Amino acid sequence: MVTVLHDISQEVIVEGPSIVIAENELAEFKNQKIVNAQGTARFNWDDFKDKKYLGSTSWGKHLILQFSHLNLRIHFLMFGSYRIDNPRENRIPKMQLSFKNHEVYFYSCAIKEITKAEIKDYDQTINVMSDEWDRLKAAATLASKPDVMVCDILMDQEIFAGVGNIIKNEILYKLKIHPETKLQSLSKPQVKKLSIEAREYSLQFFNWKNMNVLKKNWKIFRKKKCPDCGKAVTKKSTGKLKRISHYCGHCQKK
DNA sequence: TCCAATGTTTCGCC
DNA sequence: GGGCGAAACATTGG
Repeated sequence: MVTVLHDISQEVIVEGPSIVIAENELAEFKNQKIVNAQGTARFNWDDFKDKKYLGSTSWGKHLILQFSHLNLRIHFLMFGSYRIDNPRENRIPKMQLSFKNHEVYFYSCAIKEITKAEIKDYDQTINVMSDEWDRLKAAATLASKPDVMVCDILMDQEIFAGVGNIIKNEILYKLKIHPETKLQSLSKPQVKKLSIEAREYSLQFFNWKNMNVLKKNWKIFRKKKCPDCGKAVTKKSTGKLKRISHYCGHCQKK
């Protein structure tokens, strides 16, 4: 009997927690043989035939697939998605992996071959989804960047790998910090909270997504009104990165 | 119909 | 070389 797996890709997929979910879903196929591989990404798909899928790891927004003959790094960028046994209509996948009883499809993502050394070089202490996450190291890095705005620092993948724009906005709202606040203006407890929430909120995001209740738990991202004071939410391009911040100008102070 | 946006890389210019 | 902006990629909802 063919098992129909929970198709998690219906919702937001690109931030770190979703990558871990993808990693978990793909664990199902660990050590299985690739019956066939194809796609629009430029690889020699014939080489995949009869090779083994050895398993996955992840780092931030990177999903790493290991095969017996090579390793692939998948980045879903803004609009990437994947499906298991349920292909999107009228879409040609960047990569399709056929196992004995299942098909896995990857859409609109960047796929790159990486070496074993590169996999080993991923620094998991800066990955908010990793058990090796080092919040003290993050806090120390924050202390060394007084002129950087919090909206930019949270998106920095060299400090908070896996945090994306949704998580950024939700954390800043939760901590009642204005996105354009410079780090030097934050109190020590605020810096500490920021480094704690980067992981804690990401884990919460992971759990909500796993339970299919993610979007309804967003409090500020794409919201019209502040849940606390009822005032209109501000939507503004912020920081050097010029990414949109959603925030309450009344509740979140610089 | 148009446009912004969950992200990153690459290229050209100063 | 650094910093910056634009472009490219590609999908979807408002």
